[in-house]
Amino acid sequence: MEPKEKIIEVFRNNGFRATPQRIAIAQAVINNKDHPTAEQVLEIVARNNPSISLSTVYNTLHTMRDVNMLQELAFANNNRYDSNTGIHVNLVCQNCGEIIDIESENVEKEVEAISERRGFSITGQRFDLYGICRKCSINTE
Amino acid sequence: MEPKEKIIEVFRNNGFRATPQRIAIAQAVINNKDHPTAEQVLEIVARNNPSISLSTVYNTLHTMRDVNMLQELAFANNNRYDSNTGIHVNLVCQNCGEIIDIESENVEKEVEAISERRGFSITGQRFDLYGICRKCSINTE
DNA sequence: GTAGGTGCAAATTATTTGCATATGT
DNA sequence: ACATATGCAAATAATTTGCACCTAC
Repeated sequence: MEPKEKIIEVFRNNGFRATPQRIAIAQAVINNKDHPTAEQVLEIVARNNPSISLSTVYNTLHTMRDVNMLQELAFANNNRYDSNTGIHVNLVCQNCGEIIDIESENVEKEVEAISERRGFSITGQRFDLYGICRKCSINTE
Repeated sequence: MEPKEKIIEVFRNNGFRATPQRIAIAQAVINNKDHPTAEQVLEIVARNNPSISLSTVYNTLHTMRDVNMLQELAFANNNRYDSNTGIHVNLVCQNCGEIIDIESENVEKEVEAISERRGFSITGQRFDLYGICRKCSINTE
């Protein structure tokens, strides 16, 4: 669980008001490792805050993206939001839909090397592997 | 330039007719390293084939994706199509919009290692680095 | 008190779909 | 010949926008 106080601080430090809606949305995304869609974030938040609107969810997710509190991952049908903003690999299972985050030092090193070699200054990244996860390939056997 | 005959062969080998529209669309994407959108593919193709429709462009791009002739890259506003289906890194410049493909043996090796370690059988991948390319950072100085 | 935020409804836009016509094999 | 593909127009759905009201600071 991400402390509420920390979230409030980040919004304020970036010049944004810490409204109850923003706090609830931020907590929902940060404490959810499932890379939810905007609609799913609304569902989660609506449990305790039924009057919240999808507009506000989008507004807040975009604000959070802009201040690097999360990463927006465009997929064919919708966007998903990932509070892991560091360099990592997403294993996207095409059977069960699950997305697992993997840390990889080797990828980090190589990203750095590419950046230097190409004079490319990095502001963000996205590494996806698509396929079938172990669980699903066992269940399919 | 990709030989027309090769393209015809790939369509036929996969059980699809080699129509003039498909051939034109395939040539347009394969000979264009700019990761074009469907609309841009239509523009290119329409020069010599003005009656072609956007539906056919989408149909063909999806067919090509399904037989692994290209990769569909979802972005926030639209999809882009990349005829490089191997493991590679896209350098996406957020200033000029250019996308440059980078080959990296280290990334390939690490992908293989992750796959084995996690029992994840890979069907596709997408590695993006977002930032400012060398050209743009020089021009901005 | 007031700039900034929220929530509703309407607008936008990329992509998909249905179907009559045309064509590759 | 006939299954398959094309091209048009209409439908879909995620996201964005405009705006009157509200609220964090």
